[in-house]
Amino acid sequence: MIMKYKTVIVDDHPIVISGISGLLSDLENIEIVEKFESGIVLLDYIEDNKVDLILMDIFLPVINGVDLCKTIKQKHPKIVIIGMSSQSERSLVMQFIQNGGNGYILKNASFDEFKECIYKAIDGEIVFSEEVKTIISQPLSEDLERIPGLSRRERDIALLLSQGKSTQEIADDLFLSFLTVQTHRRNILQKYKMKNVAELIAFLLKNNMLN
Amino acid sequence: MIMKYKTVIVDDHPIVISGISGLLSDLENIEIVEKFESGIVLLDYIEDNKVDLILMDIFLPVINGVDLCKTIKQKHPKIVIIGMSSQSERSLVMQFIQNGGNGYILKNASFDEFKECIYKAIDGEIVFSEEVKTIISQPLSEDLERIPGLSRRERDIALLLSQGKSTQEIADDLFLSFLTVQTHRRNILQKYKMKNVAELIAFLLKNNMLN
DNA sequence: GGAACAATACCTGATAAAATGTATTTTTTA
DNA sequence: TAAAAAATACATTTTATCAGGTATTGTTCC
Repeated sequence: MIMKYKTVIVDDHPIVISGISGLLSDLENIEIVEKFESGIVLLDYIEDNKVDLILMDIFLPVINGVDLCKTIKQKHPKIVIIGMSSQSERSLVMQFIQNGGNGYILKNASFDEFKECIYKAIDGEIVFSEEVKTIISQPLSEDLERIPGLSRRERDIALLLSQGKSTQEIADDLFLSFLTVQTHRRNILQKYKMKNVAELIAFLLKNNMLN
Repeated sequence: MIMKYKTVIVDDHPIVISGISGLLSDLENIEIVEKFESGIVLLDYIEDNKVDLILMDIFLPVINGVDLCKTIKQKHPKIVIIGMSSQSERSLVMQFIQNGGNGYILKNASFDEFKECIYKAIDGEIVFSEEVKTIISQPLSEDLERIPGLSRRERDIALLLSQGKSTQEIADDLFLSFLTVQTHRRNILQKYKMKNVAELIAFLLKNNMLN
């Protein structure tokens, strides 16, 4: 008896579900056991049934693919999850992988790509379809845009701000005057045209400018 | 004439440089053209010399591997960069890839792993050594720790806070009373025991709880 | 149908941050 | 070595946040 990988497809477009199941039907060791149009139903299903592989759309109603992946991986880390979408955005792919995804395929990928990605993913690889690889490995200049960096002192202060410290606490930590810290704060906010510290921290973290 | 990939190794441990160059010396189409112990020197070098592949330690003095990779990729997106370290941490690997890295290898990887990763990376793949793959694809429960989530309204408000909006602006945006927004703010801060909004935003972003 | 949670709203005092203007010293770099 | 950038510091006014307590009305889930 051949062991088949029990596979589930989740996509809110029936036409896509049918397309993918057609593509996968001639893969020998893949057995499509279910097809869902919503993540919530999937969550119920995997509680009661063995699943080895999930192919899921990233843009789903109610619960999005990233959160869905995260939720599943918490309880079932062994399930291999491959994300799919029509268009791809760098940060989205990374977020998906960061939340436990085992790979990411663009829906315009060829049958061969699908096949190869799925086999490799089952084998423990982290897989990406061709176009996704290009997107990831050749980041557009906008992704790595040159933003004028923080000076060393500004960085120190921004880091402490992100830890919830007040101006006075930062001054004490760094053995500076309250007024000096106040000036640095202002300079940082002005440099990036941020309205307040909350927006600043969000900006810095999203651009990997802290740590 | 065989085209060889001009390769540079960057590591602040001479012993590691020698080890890796030993490993790579019998790869046919890899030519080690330089070895550096610091990222700054590397940056100068690539301005004047053709480089195809860089193997770099992540923990470098002065400038760390992630920033170094980012800086290089901005100007030279075609250069393939593989990160290396002795121990691996999930978030660090992801950060490296997010900043343009083409792969990540743990230094305890076998020669075969090194070889395979390097060839695949040159071929356009995003590569990870075995142990890294395991770390990424089977996230520890702590990585996906279940933090009590934000309610829908709290999420709306947190998102607007991360955009630098004030309580009054949020109230206007969501057609709520100023006082209601104030209550939500307080509830969110209390839920995660955060001192202020700056710390909260940092926390939420680091745990992928916004977006 | 009742408990638990979520969303809404109000009040107030203390504290902190933001906006604005200025200025000196030190360090880096062209 | 001169110019530029960074770090330091002071003073004040206005505005916003934080922390405390309280309460009503929907929702959602056993």
